[in-house]
Amino acid sequence: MNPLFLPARPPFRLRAVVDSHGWVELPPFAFDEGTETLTTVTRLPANRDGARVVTVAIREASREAPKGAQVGISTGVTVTAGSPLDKAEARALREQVAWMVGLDRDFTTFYALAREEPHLAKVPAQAKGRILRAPTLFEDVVKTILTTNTSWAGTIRMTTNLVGALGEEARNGARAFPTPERLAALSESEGRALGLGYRAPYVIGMAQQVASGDLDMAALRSGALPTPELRRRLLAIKGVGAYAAASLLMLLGRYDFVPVDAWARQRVSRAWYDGEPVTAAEVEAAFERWGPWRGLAYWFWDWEM
DNA sequence: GGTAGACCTGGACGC
DNA sequence: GCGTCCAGGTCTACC
Repeated sequence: MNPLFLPARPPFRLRAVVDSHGWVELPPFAFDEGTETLTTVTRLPANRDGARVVTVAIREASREAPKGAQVGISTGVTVTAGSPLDKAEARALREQVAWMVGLDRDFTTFYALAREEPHLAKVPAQAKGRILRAPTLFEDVVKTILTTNTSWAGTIRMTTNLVGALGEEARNGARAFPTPERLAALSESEGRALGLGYRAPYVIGMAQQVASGDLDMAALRSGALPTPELRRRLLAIKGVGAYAAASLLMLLGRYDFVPVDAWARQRVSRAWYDGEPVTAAEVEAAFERWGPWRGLAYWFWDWEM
């Protein structure tokens, strides 16, 4: 297919999205440092030939902006799929990529505040703020559960096992993240055999809820729910506690909570509590003044200053 | 509402 | 090489 160009709300840097957290290290995501190309494998909606799984390559690009635009050059991404797409597939892919890299995200208010804080002053110029998301919220929820109570190496191992064993293959042999239906069909012992440990029933149970329609991912993603209700629904998912819910809220563009994990406690302890152990409430309190931007202020805080 | 213990795995460490 | 301990969030039972 010819590359699609998708403009982003400025400022935009693909590299800032890729570096926003560790998601890019989890398959099916990959990033080629040489060509600065982000790739993943995704499933498109079914057409008359069925649902296709394609590899997608995403690169930063600039184009002349349309006449009448406020800026002469429009920055965004080009998107290339590994197979020719029909119109509906191309439209779906555009929507998926726009979601993944947050093309329409607006950080104007946050940037204005960040410029006044030395630990965040570089954030606007670096176009930080967007956080890389998977094509589906389902994939992000599973991956988030797999970050809990384990090392990062453990998260990579579990995700790699799931994709390798259960992911649908694209034409080039690359595998997508497993569908809710595929994970829902797994037995607990099969999940444990893939290294998920005690998380296996959480992941499988959540997949069964999504596959049956009991858990509506589209509703969570829609932006229609107020943050407290969204958080309540995330916490109702078994395996999702305070940390995981805050992480998922960040991915959903709600920054009211800090994802407090051991790393966060350590940083806050060193920065403001003289190395003494701190509670989750104390970590939250450290960023209280950032109001609805607490999560982003914590996420992009320069701890080395 | 707060707290203790269990959950599972890999890595570090001592022998 | 083997055994032990510990770290990492969440759930459940209990007070």
